[in-house]
Amino acid sequence: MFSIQIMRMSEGVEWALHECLNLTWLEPGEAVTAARLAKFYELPAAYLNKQLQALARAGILESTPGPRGGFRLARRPEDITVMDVVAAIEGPESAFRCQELVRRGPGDHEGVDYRKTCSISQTMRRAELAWRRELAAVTLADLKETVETRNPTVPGEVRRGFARLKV
Amino acid sequence: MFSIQIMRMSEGVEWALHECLNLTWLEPGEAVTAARLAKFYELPAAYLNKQLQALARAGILESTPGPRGGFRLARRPEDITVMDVVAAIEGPESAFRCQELVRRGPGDHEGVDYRKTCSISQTMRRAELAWRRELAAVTLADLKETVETRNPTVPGEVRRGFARLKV
DNA sequence: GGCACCATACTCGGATATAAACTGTCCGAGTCCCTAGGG
DNA sequence: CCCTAGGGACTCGGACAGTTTATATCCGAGTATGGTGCC
Repeated sequence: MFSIQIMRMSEGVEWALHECLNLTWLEPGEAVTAARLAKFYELPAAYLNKQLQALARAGILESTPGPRGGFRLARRPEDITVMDVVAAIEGPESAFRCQELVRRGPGDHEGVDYRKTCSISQTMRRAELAWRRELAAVTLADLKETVETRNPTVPGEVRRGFARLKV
Repeated sequence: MFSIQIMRMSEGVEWALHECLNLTWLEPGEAVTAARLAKFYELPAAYLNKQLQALARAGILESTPGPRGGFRLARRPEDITVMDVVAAIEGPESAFRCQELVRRGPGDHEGVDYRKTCSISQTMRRAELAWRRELAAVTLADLKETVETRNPTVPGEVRRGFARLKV
């Protein structure tokens, strides 16, 4: 009743970030199937698979079909930013898309691109740029190091967790 | 096919911002009906009314029923930030809502609030804070002044536009 | 014993249903204005 | 001529459908593997 509508980010973003972070703790070349990744957090496997495919198309993950196949990081953790992952899932477009409302109002609008000149559009774009900059400043390697510092047992738990899971 | 899903802001936000900005150019105490505000940009009147009500609930607009009624700004333009308007339409919650995925993974999670401690959640929250800070730094008065400087004829056009419209 | 071939089981990949949210619309409650009647 | 009461019209406000988007699922195409038969 009070909040008419809420802008929200797909929950798939959180899934993707956690799974990518988990993949940083595997041995180089080792792959994990979508089924195991899903089981790790009790997520719906088929739907998580969809997100993983989006990450693969974006060049963040590599996929191998067949037995002993699965997903692994396509680049070093230092070269994958949080922004990369978010953009892969949420799409490259910005949250605010100027409809050029001003053009539909009175006055002369000959050859003016209000997506660039409209001061409201500029404000929204500047804010979104600040958001992107923050996310682009953090890499998977940063997250990895932070977690390892706070709780050194996590890497081992994750590796053993994947190995132990029965699919 | 390529972009699975896109985080997008409601178009109502753009409507609300433009209409609020237009209201800054009215004489103090003067009110404009939802029908006229809609006609100004050729928007669906009943749906715009919905957004205006949200702005009224948030204390940004004041509404007067009956003849000669309508909407007007409830505060001075200097005291209304772009963030206020966005929050009124999109809701006060953040776009990224931590589901505490980690809690569903292996390990001990006794009495830990991962919405605060999870490094991924922290990163997303920090980015969203930067976004909010940018939007909170711009007021309707700032937008008003920018537009008037670039195009001094706009205020008069808006006033005359509202007066001329036949509903 | 070594090698090549084949059947098999396992994996990803995209096409397909279901649920939720946004968008759009309608009609009723409340309020102000204008008019008409009376003092 | 002024005041007052009533009717009417106009406005917002919240409740009600239609359409797009996100969520969840299933089955088929492709590949490495392991076994088997042949040389």
